[in-house]
Amino acid sequence: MMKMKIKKTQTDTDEVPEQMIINSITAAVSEQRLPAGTKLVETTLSELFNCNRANVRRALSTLATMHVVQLQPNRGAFISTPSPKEASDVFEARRTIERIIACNVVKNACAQDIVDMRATIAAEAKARAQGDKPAELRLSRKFHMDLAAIADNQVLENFLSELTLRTTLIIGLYNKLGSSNCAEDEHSRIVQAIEARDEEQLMLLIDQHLEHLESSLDFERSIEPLPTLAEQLNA
Amino acid sequence: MMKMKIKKTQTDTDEVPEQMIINSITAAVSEQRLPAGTKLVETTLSELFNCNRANVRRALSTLATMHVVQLQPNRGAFISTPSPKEASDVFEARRTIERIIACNVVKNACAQDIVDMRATIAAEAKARAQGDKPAELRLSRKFHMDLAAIADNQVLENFLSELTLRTTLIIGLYNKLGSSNCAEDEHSRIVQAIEARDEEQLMLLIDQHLEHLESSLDFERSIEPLPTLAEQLNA
DNA sequence: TTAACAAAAACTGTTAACAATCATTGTTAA
DNA sequence: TTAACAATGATTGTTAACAGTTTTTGTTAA
Repeated sequence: MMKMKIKKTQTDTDEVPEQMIINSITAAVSEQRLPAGTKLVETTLSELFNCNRANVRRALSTLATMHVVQLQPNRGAFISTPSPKEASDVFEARRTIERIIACNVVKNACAQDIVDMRATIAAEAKARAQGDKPAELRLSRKFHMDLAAIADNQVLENFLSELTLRTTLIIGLYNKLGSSNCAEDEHSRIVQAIEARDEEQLMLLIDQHLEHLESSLDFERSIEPLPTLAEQLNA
Repeated sequence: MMKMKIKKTQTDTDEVPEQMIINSITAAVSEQRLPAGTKLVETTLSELFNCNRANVRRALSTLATMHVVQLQPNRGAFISTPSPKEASDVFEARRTIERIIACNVVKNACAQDIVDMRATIAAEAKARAQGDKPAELRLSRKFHMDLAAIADNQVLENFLSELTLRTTLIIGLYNKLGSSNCAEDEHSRIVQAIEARDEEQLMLLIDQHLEHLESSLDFERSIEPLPTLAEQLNA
């Protein structure tokens, strides 16, 4: 019997709603459109994605295991607010994982990969010049995730995906300058080292790059979970 | 009466059902009571844990993001059957993560930690002597996870938790001898190196230990997802 | 005015019924 | 006999209604 498609106008793709919710939220987090502490109301999401709450709850559960959201019993789901200790753990994990990824990239990267990387870096620079912060953040993350893809290890890729999201939350919370980001020349030099197959230099650059990010954090700035209404009206 | 492969954890009764399901299934996987490919029927689990299917579905969703189960649309949830490529990726990730964990253990481990490790190794040896495979597997995993706890990095600990579970599935699928395991003397020598704060030696032992596990795999043994009824009747 | 308390609203958590799909069994025709 | 098809049963996917909790709003009294 012929099936009638009468509902669920899925604009993006033919993906299941659960995955659409996850993708949307992770995308928003990666561009700092969803700051740490934001409450995610189930009915709001279910209306937004034309699905039922069961799907929303499963998506939130999944995001919780990815440490992108925190679930509070009877209170709801909130975008995670990483603690300083958690931030330190995340950076240590990133150092380790990006190092091994970079090693594999040196082995695997072909000429086209180098070209693509430079294109991403250029796009990132353009976004920065235009003051398009979300695009800059997205492209910066893309640079790191593209490396992971070239390294061709799905496990490490998944880990790094989670870690970069958590890093973005950390930077949003603790960065002195509000939301500074990877310096583009650091990305450029990383590509240079990859092209030259200079593994030793590459390890150094990776470490420097992450050290640069981490050292720009200021945990003393008391964790103001979210700007209160009063503060927003004052400004 | 048939023996149940999944049992409720009696100790944590005040936990939410979702977490109980996750804990029970991961425990069962870690002891190879639940082999790869096993179907997990929702109503069975909901009856087993006296909860509704919504909880079961969320638990299965979470386990899927941990790559312990695979969800097939309209077909259900199955214990994951890692491919050879996936196995290789898991081992590479484990090497990297256990190395950095071991580094931190050298820095952090106190005298009591060493005592505890030796106790775990002794218990593991006893289980092996008694032919208690599940206990042996559980204690072997505990050894590695205890190291992660001493390293005091929650992120790496979570990653390793997932990786050890996946490793157990891989070994159950591909190990030549069926379900051989970590050699206890390797664990002993790792503790020796930790006690001596010999980082260089420790890195070597970690690598050897995982190399030993990985090299015992045989991917040629065609993936027989589960023993079919026919095979079972022949035997 | 403020604090304490009560009522209402908003939201999360649970449940059961129903729909859709898949797997198995039974039946029919070449 | 075998393949195609139909019917049945089992399981997953969806939905809405309800219960329990938290948060907000409103009211009263010191």
